[in-house]
Parts: sequence; structure tokens; C-alpha cells
Amino acid sequence: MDDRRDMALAMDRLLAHGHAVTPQRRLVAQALRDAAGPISAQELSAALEPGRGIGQMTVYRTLALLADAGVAYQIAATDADRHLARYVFCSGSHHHHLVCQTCHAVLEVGGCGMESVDRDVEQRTGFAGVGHHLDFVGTCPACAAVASGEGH
Amino acid sequence: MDDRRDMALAMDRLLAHGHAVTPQRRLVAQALRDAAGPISAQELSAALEPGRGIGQMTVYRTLALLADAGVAYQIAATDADRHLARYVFCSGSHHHHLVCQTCHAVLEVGGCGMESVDRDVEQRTGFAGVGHHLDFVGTCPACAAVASGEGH
DNA sequence: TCGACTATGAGAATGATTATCAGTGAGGAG
DNA sequence: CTCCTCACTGATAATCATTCTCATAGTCGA
Repeated sequence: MDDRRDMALAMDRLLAHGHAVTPQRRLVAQALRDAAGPISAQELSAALEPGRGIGQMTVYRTLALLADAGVAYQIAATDADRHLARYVFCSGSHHHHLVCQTCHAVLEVGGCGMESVDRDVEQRTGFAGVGHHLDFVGTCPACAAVASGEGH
Repeated sequence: MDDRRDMALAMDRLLAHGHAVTPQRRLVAQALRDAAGPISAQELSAALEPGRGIGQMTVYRTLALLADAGVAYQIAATDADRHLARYVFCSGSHHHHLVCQTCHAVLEVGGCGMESVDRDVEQRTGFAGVGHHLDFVGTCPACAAVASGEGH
């Protein structure tokens, strides 16, 4: 497995963006990567309590830094919860996230072919530097099975 | 122009979703439709002050209702601003929004061809009822011109 | 028109996020 | 080796969008 590789790459990206690599930032990134699903800053802070008392201020700042460096991504489709920002760890190259509406599990989805769509939108609108912000939502097989089983 | 048509359709959708049509909801929907760009609940509330004193509670509730009925859409790409929900008016059928990073102007973009991508994601992941949440960001021609002109 | 049911809105409460600022540590210059 | 600089950290306090409460008022179906 490429556990080490993930973290090394993430830290490299931090450096590339002019941010220092500190033990706290490493721990936050690890906790984010090891999270089961999209996780909020406060949940991360709580998850880190046992090992080290990392201030929530640091968690918020680190998440913003990681997002800036492309290592973390803030999920948009948080319909269920209130106004709460949730993040997921992003390892490789361009991809998107498929979130289960019920259990909030997250799957990375690659090969969306949106690059050509970006170009097409540029052509049609005259906008420059068009990028996109895309999440998928759905029901994962496990939750779908439970739902159909409960159906009276 | 189909000003009347827009509003009538919007109110019909509210009714179809089991929500009553009230003067306040009509005014909120109109203000949302007439807004220059993505607008927050508080800005809407302020914009409505002169004519009628509509409580901000009503504005929040109405926006949620309109979003539920498909008449309003909550923009995801609010990178610039803080944790603030912004909405745009949605008239017709399925489309997406292209937001200028600089002036926040919004353009509706149709024909994204994402329906087939949804099906493809379902096939590949086993998830059911896959939908998507997509915004485009870029720089509009006017802002691009200003930026290049300012470049020293 | 009538009645049941839903919407409204002022005020207070909630709670996630951000600002402040003194203390800490790493790294370079002398 | 020592001093200096500068970014990072984190406890506390402040901010501010959003939600709750509940008495009043309005809407829709019959």
C-alpha cells in the first residue's frame, strides 16, 4: 500500500504551495486520510484529542491549507447536515466524489471527461479559465438494500 | 418577456410540492429572480426591506422551500466568500451555473450531457439514483479585460 | 363563507468559524 | 555558538449566518 506515498505527496504539495510541514499538519492530514467519510473540522479535532491535543484553530487552518494545496476537498453536497463544512482526502489526480445520501460514504470517481466540457463552456460563453466543481450523490448498495428491506 | 410566466411557474411548483403561495413567498422569489448574481438570504432580506418588512426567518424558510421545489439553486462554488449560502433563480429545465470568480456574475449553461455520466457512474459503482451537483467557475470577458489591462 | 392547518416574524439562542495575540520553535546571519 | 526573524500554534473571545420558539395572521379546500 502507498500510505507513505500519500502522505509524502501531500506534504510535498504543502511545501510547493509555500507552507511549512509541521507535526500537527501531518497528523491532521493523516486523520483526514484515515477518516471513513467526509469529516468536519470539529470531528477531526475530536479524533485527534486522544493522541495529541491539537487546537481546533490549527485544524481549521490546516484544512484550509490542504484544500489550497489540492490535498483536501470540501464536499458541496452536504444537503443532510446543516451549514457544516466537510472535507475528504484527495490523493491522485483529477477526480470527483460520489457521496451516499444515507450513510455519507464516499467513493472517488475518475474519468469524468469534464475537461472537454470546460473547453466547450469556454467556447460558448467567452469566459476564461473555466473549471468546475462537481459532486455526485446517490444511494450506495448497502443503504439501498436496507431501504428496500424496510419498505412496508 | 416571460416575467409573469417565470413567477407563475415557480408558484405552481411550490403548490405541486405541497407548499402554500403567499405574498411573501412571491416577493422573495421575484427578488431572487431579479438579483444580479448569486444572492444570500441576508442580502435578499435587505433588498426587500424598502417595500415590505419581510422577516429574515421567512426569507430563509422560503429559500429552502424554493430550493426544494427546484425553483432556486444553492451555489456551491462560493470560494471567495466565507461560509455563506448563495442562491440563484432557476427557471427552465436541467442546467448548470457558470460563476465569474471576480464579479460573481452568473450564466446558465445548458446541455452539459451529464445525464449519461450519471448512468455511467451508476454502472461503475453500483450506486442507485445517482445525481450530480455541478457548478462552473471562470472569469467573465469583462473581468478578464480589466485584469489584463491592470497587469503592469 | 368556515374551519383546519400552515405561514409569518420578532427576539433570543445556537453553533460553526474566525480574530487576537502571546508563547514556541526552526533556521540563517554574524 | 548566539541572536534575530518569522512562521506556526492554540486558548480565549468575538463574529455572524442560521435556527428555534410561539403567539398571531393568513391561506386553501370544502
